[in-house]
Amino acid sequence: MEIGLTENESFTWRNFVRMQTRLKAALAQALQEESGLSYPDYQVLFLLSEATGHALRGRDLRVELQWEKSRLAHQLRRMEGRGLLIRESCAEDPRAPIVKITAAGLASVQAAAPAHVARIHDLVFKPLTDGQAADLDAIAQAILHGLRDRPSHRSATS
Amino acid sequence: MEIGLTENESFTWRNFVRMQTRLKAALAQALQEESGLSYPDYQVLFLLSEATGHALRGRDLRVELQWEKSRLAHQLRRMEGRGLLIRESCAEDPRAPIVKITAAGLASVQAAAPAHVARIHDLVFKPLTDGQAADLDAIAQAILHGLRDRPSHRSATS
DNA sequence: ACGTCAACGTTGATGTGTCAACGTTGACGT
DNA sequence: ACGTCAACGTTGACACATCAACGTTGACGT
Repeated sequence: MEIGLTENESFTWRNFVRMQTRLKAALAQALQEESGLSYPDYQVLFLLSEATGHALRGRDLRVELQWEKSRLAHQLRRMEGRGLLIRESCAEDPRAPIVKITAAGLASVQAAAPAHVARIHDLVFKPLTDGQAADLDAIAQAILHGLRDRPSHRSATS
Repeated sequence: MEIGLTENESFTWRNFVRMQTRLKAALAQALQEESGLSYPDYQVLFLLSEATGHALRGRDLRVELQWEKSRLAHQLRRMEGRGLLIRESCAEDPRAPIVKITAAGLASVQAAAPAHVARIHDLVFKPLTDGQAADLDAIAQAILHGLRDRPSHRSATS
């Protein structure tokens, strides 16, 4: 724990953090302006739109998104209020309401998706050479590997 | 705008997003547990601790952090309530109170800094080769360059 | 002096994210 | 039947972040 950062590392870290912050902000802003969806809205609606029957259990959404229970509950409550989806209690398992995308929600995500994907291309991959894209993949995997075994959120396992 | 992502790019994007999410969460959690500071707390206290006189104008903090006015105001209000800093109105410019770190705030950030920096080393640079660290720097700069001219937040220029 | 404008910062409303605490229900052992 | 337990999801409190609207004050031209 007594090792600090070299000057180069410190500089790289600064750039890295700033890049993440700006990129996230740029993507979220464009999404919001074009379609009125936040990034979390988009993630939820995208999964629902891909699902068979345009519906999923909360549990499946949590697994895909790696979100906490309460985080999903809050997000779904707000989205239901805006008419993007509905939660209908399911007869076979009363404690697991089915989350279903509405026509409005489906229209929103389908309208937003092409431009969103195009922006990822323009802002992330276009500025990089093919080699750098491969480097980025390797770097992301290496750091992820170093983070293995760390829970993404507080473990509730007593 | 009609260009999508290749299969490889899609995979890389997924890893990249997941890595950012997990890394940020890991750093924030450790900071919180060890010192009771959030990441925004740490950023503010670090800048104040480095400043001459252990004090800065709000404006200088905003430039360094690239934060919005209101974001900084809310953050400072909460931190002042916890005794980490004080805002004292300055005689020479009544509309620009001076933000000053307290002894408690200074102690907190000085206690937190070594472990925080060590974690950045362990989680980011240790899993990478020297070449990859250089790649990461180049990638971050390339993407940042592609984001130039985009305001980090809504421009208030009427 | 006076009006206008830009910059300082503040506030309230709302969305996002985390934690702790809770209620419901199905599975399982007794 | 009856506890216990784990998993489902919900709620309330609070921190974080953004936007719109607002007051204050200094600079500048008239």
